[in-house]
Amino acid sequence: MSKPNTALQREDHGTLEDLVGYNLKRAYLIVSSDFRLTLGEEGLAPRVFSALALIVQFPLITQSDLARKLGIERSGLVAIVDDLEARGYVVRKPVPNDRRVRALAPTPEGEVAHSQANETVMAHEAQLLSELTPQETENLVGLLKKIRNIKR
Amino acid sequence: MSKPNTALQREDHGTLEDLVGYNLKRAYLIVSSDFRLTLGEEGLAPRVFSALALIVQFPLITQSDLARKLGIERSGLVAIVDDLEARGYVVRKPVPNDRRVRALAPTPEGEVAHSQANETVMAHEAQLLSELTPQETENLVGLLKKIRNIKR
DNA sequence: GTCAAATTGTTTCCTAAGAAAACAAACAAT
DNA sequence: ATTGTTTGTTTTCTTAGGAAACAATTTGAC
Repeated sequence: MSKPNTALQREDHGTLEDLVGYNLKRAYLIVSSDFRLTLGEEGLAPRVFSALALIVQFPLITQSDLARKLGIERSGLVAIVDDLEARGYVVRKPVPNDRRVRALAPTPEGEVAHSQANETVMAHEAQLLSELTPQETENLVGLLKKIRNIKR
Repeated sequence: MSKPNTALQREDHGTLEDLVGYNLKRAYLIVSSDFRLTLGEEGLAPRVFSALALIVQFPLITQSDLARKLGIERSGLVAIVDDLEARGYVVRKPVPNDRRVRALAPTPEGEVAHSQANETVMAHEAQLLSELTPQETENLVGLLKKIRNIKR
């Protein structure tokens, strides 16, 4: 059981400290700020990184499909794809049968940039979370995915 | 154990899907949007609720101390306390020995509002997370606290 | 085949949340 | 008494996302 914190230990039932939402937010802020430090000022923003990762994983994905997969609005995706296109990491390709749709494909530079960023991010996250055992991290991700899969 | 998702199962090592940061963000968005629905349009915003909870728990806490405890900047706390004061839930009291400091105290209405909001929030969160067993929820909170306690 | 309805990418505007920098008032220390 | 620090505050900036509207296009009903 390691060494728990010595301070706010008593009076911990029904308080802020055991609200999942509160702890999620605090933990998210820590991890995301570390992410930004990792990729630096000019580096990919978290959501841009996520989009690139999915475009590499699912080449020729549609903007609508990507927005759905990211859980954001189509309108919000525009700026993200603009960013990636400006960096030369992604191109919007016309689709033969449907002239409304733009298929997103990574450029070679995009693939390289992604795999480099991915390495960096994974390594830094592992190091940030080195207080957690691999089992704990895996467990955590599993629980978070369970929350993500809640149907509301 | 249990029924995992059937879709994106293969190719899941080193991808976006097992990044803690990504899952944290997605899960946080779900829980915090549920929070807002729970307390409604006119209800306390998440951060305002958190502040009120701590003021009730630590009456006469200083604004600086509260900001520290919340993990935000002093400047950001001003609007939160303004909000609580406008609702009549909190008062800024002068402190005898130090005229810079404002001690935050809940009003009787503030105490009532807090305990009502707290009940509501706890109940809705429990219901939202009903897919998780109590052990899983407890486990999750423990892991999130571990992240919160990382010294960087 | 035509016309209404839906879809796609996009623009514009709005909100929430927090950070950073500066400032006056007050305090502490030497 | 001057210097430096702390407290609350204001102002400005950044990040992230949602909602509504729109033109271009496609689909579906009939």
